[in-house]
Amino acid sequence: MAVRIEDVASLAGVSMKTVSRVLNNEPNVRAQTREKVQAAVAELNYKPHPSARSLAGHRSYLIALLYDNPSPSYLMEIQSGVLDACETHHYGMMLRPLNYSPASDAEFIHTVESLVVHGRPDGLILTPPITDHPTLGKRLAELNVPYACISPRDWSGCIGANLDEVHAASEMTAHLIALGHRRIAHITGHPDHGASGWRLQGYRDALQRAGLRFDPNLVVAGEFSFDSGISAARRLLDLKQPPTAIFSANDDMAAGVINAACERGMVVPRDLSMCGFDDAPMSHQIFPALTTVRQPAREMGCIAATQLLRALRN
Amino acid sequence: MAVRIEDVASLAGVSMKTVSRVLNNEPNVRAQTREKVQAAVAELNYKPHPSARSLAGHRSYLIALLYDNPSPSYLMEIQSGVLDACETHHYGMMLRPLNYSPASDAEFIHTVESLVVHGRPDGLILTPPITDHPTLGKRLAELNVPYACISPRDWSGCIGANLDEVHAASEMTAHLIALGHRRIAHITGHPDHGASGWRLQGYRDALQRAGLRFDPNLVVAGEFSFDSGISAARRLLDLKQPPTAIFSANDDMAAGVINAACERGMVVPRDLSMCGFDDAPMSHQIFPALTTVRQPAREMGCIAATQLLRALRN
DNA sequence: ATCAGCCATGGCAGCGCTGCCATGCCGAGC
DNA sequence: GCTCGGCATGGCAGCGCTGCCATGGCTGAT
Repeated sequence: MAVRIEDVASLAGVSMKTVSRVLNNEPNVRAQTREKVQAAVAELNYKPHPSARSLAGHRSYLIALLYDNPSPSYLMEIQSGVLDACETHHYGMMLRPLNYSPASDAEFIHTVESLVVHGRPDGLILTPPITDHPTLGKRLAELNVPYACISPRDWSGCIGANLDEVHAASEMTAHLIALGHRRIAHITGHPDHGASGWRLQGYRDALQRAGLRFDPNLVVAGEFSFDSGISAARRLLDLKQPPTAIFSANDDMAAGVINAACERGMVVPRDLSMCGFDDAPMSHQIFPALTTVRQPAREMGCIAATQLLRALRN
Repeated sequence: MAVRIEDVASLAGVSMKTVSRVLNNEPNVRAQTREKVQAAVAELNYKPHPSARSLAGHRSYLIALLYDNPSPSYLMEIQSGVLDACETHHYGMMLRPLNYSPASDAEFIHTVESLVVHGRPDGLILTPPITDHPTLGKRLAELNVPYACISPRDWSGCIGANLDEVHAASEMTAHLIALGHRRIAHITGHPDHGASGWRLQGYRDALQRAGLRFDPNLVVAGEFSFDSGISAARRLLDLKQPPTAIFSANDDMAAGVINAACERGMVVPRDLSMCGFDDAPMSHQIFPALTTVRQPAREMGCIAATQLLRALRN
């Protein structure tokens, strides 16, 4: 049942060490020998024992995905992408839900350090909003743990993946302008997320490009949650001159707005045009379906993991 | 940086082996010695090296979560629960997305076998609909791999967690009856899921208990997807005598029904009462919010994992 | 007093692999 | 012809732990 490297070696007529070299893509193996070994590996359906590899090789062949994000659909997408990349590189993925609040910052950092020391991942993948933690990146660099970021606020000097959110948000706003709207409101995201700033910036860019005046009264603060969308909507709809369209920084809040509007008997999109950001599954399930910006989360997870794994090979 | 069992042993003044015994909760250690060791472990903040433990101990300290379920919110909940249980038992969790279709059954079984042989998890957790696979359980028993099931169709002779779905569905239907409805329709779930049968059964039970006639025309087949909810709704609303309430076997389909109803200008719940099953986050975000049955997925994940881990200790 | 039997503990091989170093071969340069 | 360097390969220790067996002390029955 359990095939070991020794079995492969004797079948291929080489030493264990040569098999190991082939498996790890090391140089200095004759092409012919390499093929012989690969044939033996295939014949025996051999895969190296992860623990033995890890123990002898001084690495875990594991990367950890750190998250603190309330959106299950976003996380599952990221996860699938990371898992895909891991599969092709024969790595494993460990999951690490985290709770960050500025109040317990020291504890947060300690949790991550303990993960690094005890779980021994070879690298980390940070997802928003953890990417935007003020000091985590520095600490990880000190600990000498490679990491990749997905959509960090500041991606200078850090590998990973990100979407041009400013551009995407500006396109979405331009879409509303093209529909003829002139009073377009924006509900911002949680202030700790880098994405909130970008999406606001995209909104402002589009207004400016269209020659529309930026009206601070039409921008209200949300927190990315459904409930914060509801309160933001109430404030906007109570204005003396309410907006005819609202661009919400994510879909959850957009759903909140639609709820609030429906409660007042308004009909979307006749009385109010609405759009969101994220392409959450829910955005297609509410009525009317939301116009939204697709975040290619799965692809981003895959790209970030691939970059991290490449960096690990250094 | 790296604390080893040897360091703990010398600090506690005992042998490595005794430390190992304490860490693994083995018997035959004096209480006093145990405490000394535990103090040393705490002082050095020692955690055993997973790979070394696994290599020497002939097990991976890993359980695998197998899934093939389109609902990210359900999966994330299960995952969190399993992760919680793993944490307290110092186990790791590996994730295994799968694709099952009856057409590629042999391939499916082969994928699982390969996971078991190469990933070497100590046990598996099966989630619906994989739990309801006709032969997987038998094969796993042959391979001697312990597994736990979450909401399996048939839980005789299998550990895990499940909800009394028949009862829950009957309560939900009874709720609609209590509101005065007499023509209550049901949209069933995907036929391959055990849950579909139970929820239908609960619906029938409640009708019978209330002395209402079961009308086959009011039961239409869905597949748990949003789109299947839309088509089912169209069929029901086109009936000569359409229902005044619909109990959908899950929330996604219920959202589809609400969409279809809104498109026809119907107002929910004035013109149609609607309820679902799952307590998906989306169910609170659509308008009007759905009445739905909460599935304690996280708790079930935790219970199933705990049971599996207990069985692993045998 | 003697000894079986149990308990607490220690010693050590070895899990399956890789890192490091040794070896042997071949061709180029003198 | 001899040396030297580089390539292909092998040998072996050892990663950090646990399984197995040995050991020695203590208890209670004889």
